[in-house]
Amino acid sequence: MTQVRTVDGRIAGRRGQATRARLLECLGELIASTSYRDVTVIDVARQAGTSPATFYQYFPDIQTAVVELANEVLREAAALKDLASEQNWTGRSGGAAAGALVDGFLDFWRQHDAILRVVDLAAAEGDRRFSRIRMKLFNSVVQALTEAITELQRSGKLDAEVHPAATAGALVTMLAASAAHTKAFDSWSVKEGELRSGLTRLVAWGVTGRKPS
Amino acid sequence: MTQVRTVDGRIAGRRGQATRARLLECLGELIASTSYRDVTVIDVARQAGTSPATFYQYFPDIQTAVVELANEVLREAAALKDLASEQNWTGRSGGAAAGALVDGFLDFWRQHDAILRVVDLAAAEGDRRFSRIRMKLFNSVVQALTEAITELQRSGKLDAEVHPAATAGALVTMLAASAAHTKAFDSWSVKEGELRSGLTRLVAWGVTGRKPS
DNA sequence: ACGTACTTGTGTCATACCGTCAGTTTATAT
DNA sequence: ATATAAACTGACGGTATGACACAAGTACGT
Repeated sequence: MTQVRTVDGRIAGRRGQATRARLLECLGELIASTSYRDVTVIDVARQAGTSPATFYQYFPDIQTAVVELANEVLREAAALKDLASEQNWTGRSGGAAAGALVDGFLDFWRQHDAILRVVDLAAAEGDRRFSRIRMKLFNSVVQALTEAITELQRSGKLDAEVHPAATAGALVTMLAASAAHTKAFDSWSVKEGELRSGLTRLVAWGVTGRKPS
Repeated sequence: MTQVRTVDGRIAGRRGQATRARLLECLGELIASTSYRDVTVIDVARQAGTSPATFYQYFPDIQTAVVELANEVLREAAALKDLASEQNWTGRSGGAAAGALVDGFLDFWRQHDAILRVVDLAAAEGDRRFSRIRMKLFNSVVQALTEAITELQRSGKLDAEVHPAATAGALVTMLAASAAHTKAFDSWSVKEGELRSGLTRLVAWGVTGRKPS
């Protein structure tokens, strides 16, 4: 962890770090409760009980502060990796592994939906910083799934023509987008549990190429 | 089609409709070329060679104008329906149907990515108008796939425990999100063609429960 | 305890955008 | 040609933005 600095290069002390953290926290709350488009520096400062100038002491603009928030989320996402790597995807335990991955993803997304939404948008708009974060966010899981698929191919249990990374990426993308739009599933009268088991089935088959038991 | 009206309730004539259309067109260009957050009424007006006041004559705010744009996209999306309904999903033609659906989806998304991005965000943030549009956008395809799955179940070719709408919704969500984030696949070194065939395989199996030929 | 050096927070200002109005220009009907 | 309605514009008050100088607070050595 590099040292926390103010915009003009000074090293922030204990109090400064507390203010900075409070600003980030309030920014997170605002993003969650209002439209991303409407979040302004003044709002954040007010919410944190301070002034705009104080905000600009720690962040050059809102975007940068959001990047910071996203990086925090990224750090927490490390836990997702364990759900995908070192798992046994064949047989009965394969279904369990897929189920755990799906649950983990949905829960993680629900927990951080506001920030992840913004990351998604900014990444799609081409902002490099956010693309990087989104990529890293998925990377561990995608890589774990890719390896699992490659391994199954090596042992002859799966067609060689399946492209491991494409399949893994598509599955992870599906999980993320489904988590972000659970409301849409509501409108199709799909209940939470049905969505989870549907996703689980698709993930299990996508990885193994075989009907899950 | 109801008559085009100004904000203060008057019916717009030929010239007015042209200006309105030009404003919408410029809004579309701006959303495509700059960050959604930064698109302002003044920018749109300037781009269209008119004044902000003129914009407010036809739209109460930017959101409403974006809704209008999204509705245009929705109208064009009718073509997607044909790619999913009345298809034969079994056997060799099933793979072709899935491939056509994937291609259609990716192309459609690429063509309208900027607006669809905004629709996605606003829908995720809970804006009813955009949720509705997004839902309708997917609805025809989701329903077609749901029916296909249900039909396969009725004829005993697919496990009864598969939830048709959940599966169809997840697949369509996967297609949309994959299309919106093709750059992410770049970073995983997945080429366009590999993505298409990977998605095709997942869609074909998701619908039929059988390995595509 | 006190003064000094440094960090943190505030008040203020120029600028830019928003949304509205009164009023001018352009089209249409008689 | 004239009346009437539609379309557009310039300008304005109000407000958020972002930058800066300076005041208030804090830690630390003596």
